[in-house]
Amino acid sequence: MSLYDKTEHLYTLIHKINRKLRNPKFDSTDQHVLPPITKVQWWILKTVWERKQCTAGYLAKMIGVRPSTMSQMLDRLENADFIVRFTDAADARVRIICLTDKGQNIFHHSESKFVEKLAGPLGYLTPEEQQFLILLMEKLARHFPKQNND
Amino acid sequence: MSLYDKTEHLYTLIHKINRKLRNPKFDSTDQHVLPPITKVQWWILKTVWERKQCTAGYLAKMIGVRPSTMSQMLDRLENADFIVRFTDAADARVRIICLTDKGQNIFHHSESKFVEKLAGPLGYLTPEEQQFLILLMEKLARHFPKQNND
DNA sequence: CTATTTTGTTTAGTATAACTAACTATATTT
DNA sequence: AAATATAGTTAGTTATACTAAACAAAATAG
Repeated sequence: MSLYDKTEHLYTLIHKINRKLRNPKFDSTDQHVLPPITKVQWWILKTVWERKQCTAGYLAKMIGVRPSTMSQMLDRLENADFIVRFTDAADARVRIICLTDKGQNIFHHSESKFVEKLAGPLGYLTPEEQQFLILLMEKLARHFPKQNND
Repeated sequence: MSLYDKTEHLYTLIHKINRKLRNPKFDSTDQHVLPPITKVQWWILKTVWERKQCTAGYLAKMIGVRPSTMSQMLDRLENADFIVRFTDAADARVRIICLTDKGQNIFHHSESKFVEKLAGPLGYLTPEEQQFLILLMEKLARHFPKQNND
């Protein structure tokens, strides 16, 4: 199998696995009582949660979208009462994003919901295989041209 | 590191790598002359190409979307002259999808464009690591609850 | 053999995610 | 003080998803 074929095969595998991990919002087999958030929304909440607070621009860089996209994503999250925005005292251009109580709540509840989808299949690998898979994926991720400083 | 933490970490890695492989259409660093198609569109063309022809319903199952979603995706691809739809002679409800010459062309040209994004980073792994990564990803993919028969 | 149900696809309406381009407001530099 | 750069927002567009409702054709049931 040529390198190109290998690459294509792996590309296919990543694509397929990722689709299996997709938004529960768009997943009819998943009927939950919790207000549904999408994977990217969860990602934003996670990013804010990890730093307690951060700017809109930082979020855009971390998530890998344009500031305009982030602005509208934040509109939706603010509308849903998951985050609050306020102006930085030091620089009035900058908007500081924080989680509300509701936002923290939904984040923690959704987290398991998202990660669980992967937990089952991963359980079929031996601990050694799991460890090695993570190692290889880390190595792979490291070598992508980085646009966001992570 | 607990199993949950491992799972979450892997989830993060898959998420990030997948975002790096995203639609060139939404990627400002990628300026191409070729008419841009999205990853999912490429996936649809690929699926049709592999069987020469198939039904709309089959495509929906393979891609993992509702028939209504597929119908609209096919509208766009048909509008762009990448596919043609015609009615099955044996069962007038069924729509057969085929690639046009233009569709085959764009598929082949886009394929490398998509796969290339992965080729670079994958090149940093040794051939053994590449092989093992594919093996582990295959094993992982196998154990997802299958909704589409692939 | 008509009447009902199931199947395959489409249409309509909605929401999210992503983009570019143009704009506003504040900071920084010249 | 004027010009430029930075941080975010707004407006407009496209693609991807969904549900619900419709439609036509095929399959089944009484």
